[in-house]
Amino acid sequence: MTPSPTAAPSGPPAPSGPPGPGAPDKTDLPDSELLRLDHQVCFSLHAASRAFGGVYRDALKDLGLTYPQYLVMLVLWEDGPRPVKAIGERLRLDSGTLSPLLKRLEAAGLVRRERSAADERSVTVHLTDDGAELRERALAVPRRILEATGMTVEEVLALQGLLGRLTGALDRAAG
Amino acid sequence: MTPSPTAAPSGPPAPSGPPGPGAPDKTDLPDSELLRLDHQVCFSLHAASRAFGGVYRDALKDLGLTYPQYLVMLVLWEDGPRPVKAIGERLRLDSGTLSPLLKRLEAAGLVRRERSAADERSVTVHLTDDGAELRERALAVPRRILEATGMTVEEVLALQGLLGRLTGALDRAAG
DNA sequence: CGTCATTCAGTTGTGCACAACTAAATCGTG
DNA sequence: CACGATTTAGTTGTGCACAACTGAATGACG
Repeated sequence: MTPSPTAAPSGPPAPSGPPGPGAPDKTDLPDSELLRLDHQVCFSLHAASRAFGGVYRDALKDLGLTYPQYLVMLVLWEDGPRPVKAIGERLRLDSGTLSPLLKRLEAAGLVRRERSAADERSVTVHLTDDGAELRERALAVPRRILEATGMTVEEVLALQGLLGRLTGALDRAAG
Repeated sequence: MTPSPTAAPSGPPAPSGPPGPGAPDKTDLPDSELLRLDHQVCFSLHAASRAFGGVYRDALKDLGLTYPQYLVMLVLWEDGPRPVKAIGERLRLDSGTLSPLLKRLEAAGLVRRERSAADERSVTVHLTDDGAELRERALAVPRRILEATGMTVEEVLALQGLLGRLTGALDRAAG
């Protein structure tokens, strides 16, 4: 497939140590090495995310859902009717993404949107009967995903923890 | 910002052991538990990918590059002139994504596209002088990213390995 | 040589991500 | 009560991901 999937040359970068002092952390790699590493890492994450997307796409095709639509349905199945704002906070999505997505879910007959009487700015998203029933069919999806990862539940949980820490750090760094 | 950034409840899912025998692997969790777990995991990956995207967006703003454009430039900086097909294989991107992206890089004066004389179907992507010079400024990016992750180089390498295994398994499962 | 399958880049259409903005409703404070 | 700031959904515009398709060039085979 790929000409050099994990082309991590075992040869260490620059034999001549740069003027860095005796720092225990290896953050004093030469910039060019870091650039190469960056290539590997951001490619890895990008590729993993897209590979996951592909597997979900297959698994969700029967349900007629996309991956982000599935995320929204998971929130509604677990939490019940929620305002758009709450769904956005849960999934880190803003109205620019959610508004058209919810419109498509509504057009598919899975959800209903209602202006709140108490606060006319807010729109509460409800499941329709069809939307609620879809959960039964969705129950088969996670096992397919788990099998596709080739990981155990424990490994998945460990990965999830790692990703959680990472996301927290990145969010903190990016404001 | 977010109300539940790393909502990873330390309590394992089902304290009450389901009727599973002494299986070491926990793939016999009830479906509803797997659905909840799936919520956590796919959300985690999605969120991590987008958080990374945000940090790269900041770091690359100065260079006038998006994250996928940066990936393409990394390939060209490392490998030199490459046909579109080779770039796509390296990054797992098809022509539907690459063609407009490369057009934008060309409009920005960073690359040049030339029909191959030997095979008129193929288009070889070259760096312009500006594109080659941009590498100097890009050298500062990876360190910013590494700092944002709050991880050591070793941890990043471990994560990369984990993601690589995962992507391999997912690609195998999805064909 | 002629035909057909394959390869390669590009185009079209749908959907998501995100920035920047709009518009309406609500709230706080004077 | 009046007025300005904030909150909430929605819209617009740019860019990426991917499926499905087009069209030209190439290669294989009879």
